[in-house]
Amino acid sequence: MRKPTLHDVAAEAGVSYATADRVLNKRGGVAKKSQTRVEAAIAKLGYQRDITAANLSRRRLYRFHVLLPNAAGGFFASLRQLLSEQEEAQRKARQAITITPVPPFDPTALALEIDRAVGAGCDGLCVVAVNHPEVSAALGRARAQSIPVVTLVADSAESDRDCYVGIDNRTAGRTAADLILLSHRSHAQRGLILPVMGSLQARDHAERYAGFCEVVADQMDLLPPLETGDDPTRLNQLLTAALAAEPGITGLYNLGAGVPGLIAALDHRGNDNIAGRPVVVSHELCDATRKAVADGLIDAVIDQKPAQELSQALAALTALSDGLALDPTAGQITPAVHFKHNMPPQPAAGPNKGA
Amino acid sequence: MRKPTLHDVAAEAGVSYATADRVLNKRGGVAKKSQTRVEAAIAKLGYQRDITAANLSRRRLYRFHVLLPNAAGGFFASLRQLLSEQEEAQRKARQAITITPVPPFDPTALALEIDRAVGAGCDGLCVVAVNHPEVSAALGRARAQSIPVVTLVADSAESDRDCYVGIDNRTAGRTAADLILLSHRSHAQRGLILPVMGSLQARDHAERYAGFCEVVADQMDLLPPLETGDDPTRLNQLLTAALAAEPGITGLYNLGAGVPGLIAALDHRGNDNIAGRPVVVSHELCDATRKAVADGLIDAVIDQKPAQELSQALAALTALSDGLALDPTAGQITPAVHFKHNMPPQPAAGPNKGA
DNA sequence: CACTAAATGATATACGTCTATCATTATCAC
DNA sequence: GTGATAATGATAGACGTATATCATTTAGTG
Repeated sequence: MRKPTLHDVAAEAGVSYATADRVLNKRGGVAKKSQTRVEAAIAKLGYQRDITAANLSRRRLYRFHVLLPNAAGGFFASLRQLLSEQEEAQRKARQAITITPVPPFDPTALALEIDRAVGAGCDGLCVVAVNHPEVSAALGRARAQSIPVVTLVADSAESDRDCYVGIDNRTAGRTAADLILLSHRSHAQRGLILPVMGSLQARDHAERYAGFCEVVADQMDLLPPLETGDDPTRLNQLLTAALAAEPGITGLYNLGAGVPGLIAALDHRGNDNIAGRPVVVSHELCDATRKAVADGLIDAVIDQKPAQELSQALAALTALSDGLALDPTAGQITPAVHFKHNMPPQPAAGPNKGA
Repeated sequence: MRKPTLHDVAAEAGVSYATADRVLNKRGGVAKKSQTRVEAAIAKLGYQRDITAANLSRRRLYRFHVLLPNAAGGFFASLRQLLSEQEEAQRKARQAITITPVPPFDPTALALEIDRAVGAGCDGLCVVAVNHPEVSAALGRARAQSIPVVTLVADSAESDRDCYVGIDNRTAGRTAADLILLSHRSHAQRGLILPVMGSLQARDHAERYAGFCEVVADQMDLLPPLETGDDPTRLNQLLTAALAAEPGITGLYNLGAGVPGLIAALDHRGNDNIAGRPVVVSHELCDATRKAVADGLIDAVIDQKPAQELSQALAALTALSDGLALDPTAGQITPAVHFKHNMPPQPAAGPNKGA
């Protein structure tokens, strides 16, 4: 028995195709009685509209807007790069992606661009969230027009979006903690750990930090975190000072960006005995972290796999536009953990500097 | 300017739609000259067949056969479970999946089922490979009929299949090695490591083992591997004996199945000081490994994310059936690394015992 | 040139849905 | 019962492709 069509549904309900269609597409002007009969027929036959046929008929084009921080270089530059590489695949999937650069950490600018995208006509929004009432309000306006919203990398309040695609940052922080615990397994004395972060204001940093502390707190001594504003120079200065002030540091968790500054500070110390230097765990796989791992300056890198995030975000938007229910695992990304000897080959495409 | 259609191609080439269609679908009976003109038009316009329209017209149904080892319980049981859970999604994607249980490690049986699937009519094969000439031959027969072949979890020779979906086992072994190195970072004495495996015959085990040794070899002492045949009882016996014979063991890499036996052997020793017991790294996230990690008997688990593997395998088969070029990262799965504090929530579905 | 075979064109139908139009029927108030 | 309104049915054309049929043109052979 083949899949039931809308014609089958109409027949089963004892109404005409036109009426079945009116019900299915909520065009109104249908008597309660007919409505119920059609719905019953749909349920009975397990009818599911053939979306490809519908898309063909409608000449559907998914117009998605992706708003990405326009930071030069670093993680988001590579995201933009990846996104433009996927263009071909998108065309095939009837997707027209508009990439809009947005100043980072600027709620007003982000809200403005969201409104602009909505105004320009758009079937889905993908946004790196900044937690702020203005942004929430703008996302609310988009969703009020039933435009699906997906947050990428950094989440917003659950009520602001349909789906978050990215890693669970709290768990990522806990992973970092586990790695550091593992490295301290046979330590004689209690570990002394220094967290290095961009800003406690940034939600992803705050969550990583929280997850990290949860695990480490009662087993090791934690120094207050360095807040670097993700600026390599600042990071270098602060870290150099901290390492000098606290020669007993046994572990370092860099949960933000500015890796080059981290490396400068670590490198600067020279290579005394490796066993003596602190274990270093950092985030994001990029040229800087790859090299640092190869050189033995960083021990482990937690990567959120941006390419996978992007394709999942677009898939989620498509599903949402089609009115499908997302399965609960839709946006979950399990981060990868990389060490010196399991580095994946450098992707062919353009390099992605910094972090 | 909208996407060009085959009508546009025909017009551009100055031939009728019928001729353009004859070229596109290789129906033959076309003069060389027309052929070239159509091909030129396709290239010039960048024409790409709308697969959804084609599928609609053809009433296409992707009939995929998935041959899975029928081992009771363990990894493959959970794979079968996952696959049947995905049924709904498959129907939507016009996929009809036939799951065929196959005796594990039995080349003749596997080859037979491959031939049977091909005979029954099939648009794609997904196979957990067993390296053997009989299997290669059967896969060759399938591919000779241009049936796409995807190997899952365990690869075959590159020439036997179109795509391998799974983790890179050599790299997974290297990851395990890195984890053990990390845990030995501040060890005073040189580590003494015991690998535990199912069989050196199994290609995935052999590869993990090889990758592991590559990294560990010159930094630690390696005991000869325990070959357990993936039998928990045997594993328990062998491991108990080995631990008794070599009290100096500092690390353990379990790269095969039979986790319950591993746990029995470790548990049996009682909890002397944790810092003193060997670090344990194992594969596959399942009830047994979850519990062992929670109890502190296993330190790290490398998981190959079977759910993701399955959906990628089916996606690859679909793409291959459509005659699309696979992008090189199509089948690559980055394994997840789990510790005590970053365990993902237990999935809702039925439990998955053993490993 | 005639005759055959090969190549091409023209056209129709189908896939399952969407959208629109127009005619018909049922329903209600008065 | 009349007229207005709401609900329904019937139907046609479109989306881009696949497939088949049949008529027509072109090329090749002797």
